[in-house]
Amino acid sequence: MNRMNKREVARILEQIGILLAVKGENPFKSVAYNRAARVIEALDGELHEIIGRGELSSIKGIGNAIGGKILELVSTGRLKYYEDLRTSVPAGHLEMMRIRGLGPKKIVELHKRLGIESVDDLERACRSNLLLSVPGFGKRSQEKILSGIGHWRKHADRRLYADVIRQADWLLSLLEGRKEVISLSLAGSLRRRSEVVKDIDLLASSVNPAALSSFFSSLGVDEFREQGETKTGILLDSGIRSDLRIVSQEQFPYALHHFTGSREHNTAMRGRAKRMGMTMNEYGLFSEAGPIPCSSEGELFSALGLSLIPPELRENMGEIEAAERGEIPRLIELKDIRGVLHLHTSSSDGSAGLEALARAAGELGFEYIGIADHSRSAQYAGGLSVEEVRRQCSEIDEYNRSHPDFRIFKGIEADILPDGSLDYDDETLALFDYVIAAVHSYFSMPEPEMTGRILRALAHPRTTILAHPTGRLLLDREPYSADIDRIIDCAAEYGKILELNANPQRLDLDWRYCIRAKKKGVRIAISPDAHHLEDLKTVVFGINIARKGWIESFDCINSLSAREMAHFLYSRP
DNA sequence: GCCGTTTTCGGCCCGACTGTTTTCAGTCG
Repeated sequence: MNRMNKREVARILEQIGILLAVKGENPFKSVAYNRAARVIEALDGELHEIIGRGELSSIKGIGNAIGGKILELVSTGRLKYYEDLRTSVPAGHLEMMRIRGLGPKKIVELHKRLGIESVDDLERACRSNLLLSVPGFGKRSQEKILSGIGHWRKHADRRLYADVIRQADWLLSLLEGRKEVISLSLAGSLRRRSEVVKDIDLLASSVNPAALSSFFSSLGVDEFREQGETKTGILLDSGIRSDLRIVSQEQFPYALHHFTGSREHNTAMRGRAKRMGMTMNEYGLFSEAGPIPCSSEGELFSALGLSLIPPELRENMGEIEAAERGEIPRLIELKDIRGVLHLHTSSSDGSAGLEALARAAGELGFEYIGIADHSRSAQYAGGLSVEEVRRQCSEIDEYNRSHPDFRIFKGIEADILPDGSLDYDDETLALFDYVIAAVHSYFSMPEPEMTGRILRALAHPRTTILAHPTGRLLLDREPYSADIDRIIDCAAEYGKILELNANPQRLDLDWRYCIRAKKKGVRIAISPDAHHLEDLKTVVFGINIARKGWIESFDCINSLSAREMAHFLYSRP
């Protein structure tokens, strides 16, 4: 049976949420569907098993109505309510929602008055000055919508963390030098280290907000400039938006927490404050007796009976409950990393040789590296023949003999063939200290086959690590359809390692799955998947995601010393 | 549509900014 999985169910619930918003329904109803989508996606275990145990309606955020729809989806693969909803809303209205400044109300009004059903309709109407005849719209809003369409066409509204953080650091460096700045911080999803972000949120306290705001405003291009008393928004040349909030020094800790988010985390925190007889907003925490002074985020959490929650964890994924119990993990840090295992050399598709990689890794403070070039069936990437494998192994042995202070481990990134076998025979695989198994072909296999394929490779006695477990490319390619929970379970059963590929476009294993892997006792390997010397530094992006995934140093094999790593690898079958 | 330490009905975070208005609605985060 083609059983619908959590991700598919979540996506439909999310779509329903957007459709309801476009229809102008009760906004809380729309929010309820979005929330339910999040809850389902983050669920531990198989959806059909949870249903089987009759536990669906006991999940917080799933009531009778949504629960019934999930049942219909899982048992029939379809949902009449959703299909009806889709036909009742012009397809173009969903697209129009992504244009800045346009929301459900305006879209409905434009549809009613001018029959606008798509972005193209809207653009034509603006160019013919038709919007001026609609109440509530004027010349200025027509211009803004046109710019918004242009911007939407030119830039995706989401970007990779790695691309945006550079620009954020540049902005911060410019602001830091201003004498009117007292405190300054990154906020928003960048501060939470999200893998994909929309804009750059900055927060400052200042002795002269007006001067600071003007300076910041001058850094953007002319259109899209917004300048109020506490908030200034600009559009950078690169098409990235940045908002600077300016508050007083006393307000800074509250504002920092507020603008760091996430929205879900903030909502839960406000709910908690309310239950404790307090209210909170970006300017303070208040009891009936008056404002509660806090000079740092730590004191703010403390006033709510919580230990400090690192920004990375603020996703309302159990961090508030953990902080209440004093059980916030000591998250992994870059300095915990003693070595990395997934590097390519010029023998396959990398650009550097053994010596250069080892030297660069040593300069970053690593004690060891592991070479894992592509295997023979990866011909597009210069995969190594058995002969080349033997030659490389000798080279590495030779290197290790002459460099007692640094260690290179012998590995391979072995392709998982469509039937789940690895593409060297056991004798060849036995030459390596470890094997990273990877899917690089036949991405579009149906889920049962793909899951079986990966499980078989994972169960292979020679497999040590599963590379980039979902195969996603952020903003580009969807994960291949495979049952990640079964893969995590299988890794737990056989004591296998899941890779957290640190390439900024992969960041795979996703942090949400890191949380689940950790719960099952599965360890992860943060790997730069380096093809060039500079790629070694991408480890920091992997650390970010590991931290978001609640990973501590002992959950990550890269915290092993060279000696411990040798022991770990050699004690395997 | 969901939920319950004031609750089974009536809230659901709440403040800033913009544009079109003459006191506010819509959007955003």
